[in-house]
Amino acid sequence: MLDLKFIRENPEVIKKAARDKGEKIDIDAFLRTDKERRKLLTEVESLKRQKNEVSDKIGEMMREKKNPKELISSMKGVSQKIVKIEAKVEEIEQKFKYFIYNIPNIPHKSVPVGLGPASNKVIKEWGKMPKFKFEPRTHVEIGQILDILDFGRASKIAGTGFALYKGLGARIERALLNFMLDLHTKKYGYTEVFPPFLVNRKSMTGTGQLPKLEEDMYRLKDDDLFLIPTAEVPVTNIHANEVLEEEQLPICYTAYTACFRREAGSYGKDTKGLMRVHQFDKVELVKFVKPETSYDELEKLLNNAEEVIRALELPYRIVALSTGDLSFAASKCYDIELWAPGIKKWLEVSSCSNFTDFQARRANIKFKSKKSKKLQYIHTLNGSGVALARLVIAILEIHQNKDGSVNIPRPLRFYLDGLKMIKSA
RNA sequence: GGAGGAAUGGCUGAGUGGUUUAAAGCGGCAGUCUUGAAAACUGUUGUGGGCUUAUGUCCACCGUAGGUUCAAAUCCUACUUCCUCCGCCA
Repeated sequence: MLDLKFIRENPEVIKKAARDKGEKIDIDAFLRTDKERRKLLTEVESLKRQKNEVSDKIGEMMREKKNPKELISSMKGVSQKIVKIEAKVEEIEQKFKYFIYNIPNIPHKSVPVGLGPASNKVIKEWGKMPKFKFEPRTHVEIGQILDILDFGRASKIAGTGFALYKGLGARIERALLNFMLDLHTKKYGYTEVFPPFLVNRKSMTGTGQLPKLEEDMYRLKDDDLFLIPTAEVPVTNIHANEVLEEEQLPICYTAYTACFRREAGSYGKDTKGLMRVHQFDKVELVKFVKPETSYDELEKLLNNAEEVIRALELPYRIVALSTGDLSFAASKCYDIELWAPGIKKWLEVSSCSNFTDFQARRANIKFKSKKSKKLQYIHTLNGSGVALARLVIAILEIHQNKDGSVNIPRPLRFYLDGLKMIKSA
């Protein structure tokens, strides 16, 4: 959600932002709705004022033992009028809300303008691309050889798009989670949280997944709860409807959660293996910061996520997303992509975004500024640090050997009783 | 799942249909006094929105959403959360 006054005063900026993001939203229609809404509000409020004044008078007369009969009957009409106009207000308010919740955040000026992925910019590459003296296997093949991934049985249990990790496969998953959480908490000072995996509609709206993306979410209809698509949702909403102290900021959380995505509309895409699954594990980083620091904090956040990958010795690149690829709520976003030599693809394992005050306004998260002594919306950021399923793909495919065995990256050995390599039994 | 109780401003807490314009206290902020501080005293006090160049002014907000009424913090209904107990349960 954007500042209402800002939209009124800068409609051209909003129009350009929406156009650059490829969002279809009729700003002129919104402005007309806004005008109409204000007109009705003025009308209904002056009637309410009248109502309040006359009600006081009636009270006064009753205290003086006078009969306020005439005033009472005259008020009936006014009250009916108020009800009528309020119905109109309610109607226009719905329209107004639809607009205000569907106007996207404005891209930062440093974001490359363009609609397609072609406009994205690779801004950094790290690590050597591996050269194999054999045809590298895919993680699906490796998983089968080592008996650590079982997709067939997973689909028996739950359907396609699910994975069953087995033996060292399951242990590596657990080792990675611990490694990442330890890194972020011990080295970078994030506070670990473990949130609910189910959230209500309000939380989903607060971070911007709703109302736009409802069909992408798993929903429990009896309770109107949603399985979280990312820890961003519960963790950002930790401070919903709160006023934070300036000294508390920045607040930095890291959380492991499973993530659930229906991936509706992407059937037939990346259906094999761990590339696109309905349930995956992720360690998330979330920050609540002072507005003037948010772009610096984004760089730090990105670096924290990169550190995970560097430690695991995986070649990666960083992509600055163009306006068209930016998510609805983001003003700026970097993706971290890993090279998977088996399936020969770049894998997005992290998106680090600055949402400026867009989510804070929806979720109502403020802080009291010491300087101005006023309440101000904080800025929120989040990034994966990092997403597991695809990270496992990269580890298996990059660190594989000719015989199908896989070398365990150093930082994980501590969590695996010193194990250096996974071999087939 | 069942029975009962509760929800009021930053906090404590009064208010059970019309002098409430939400009392009072604490806290916060500003000032007086003081070498400085404390104490004391004085003043001030929330959020969102509309109108207004401004100063201001009006509307809404007493857990949430509806309802009754000329009028609701107050009465009614549903829901949410918390507390006490019962049942079930890893």
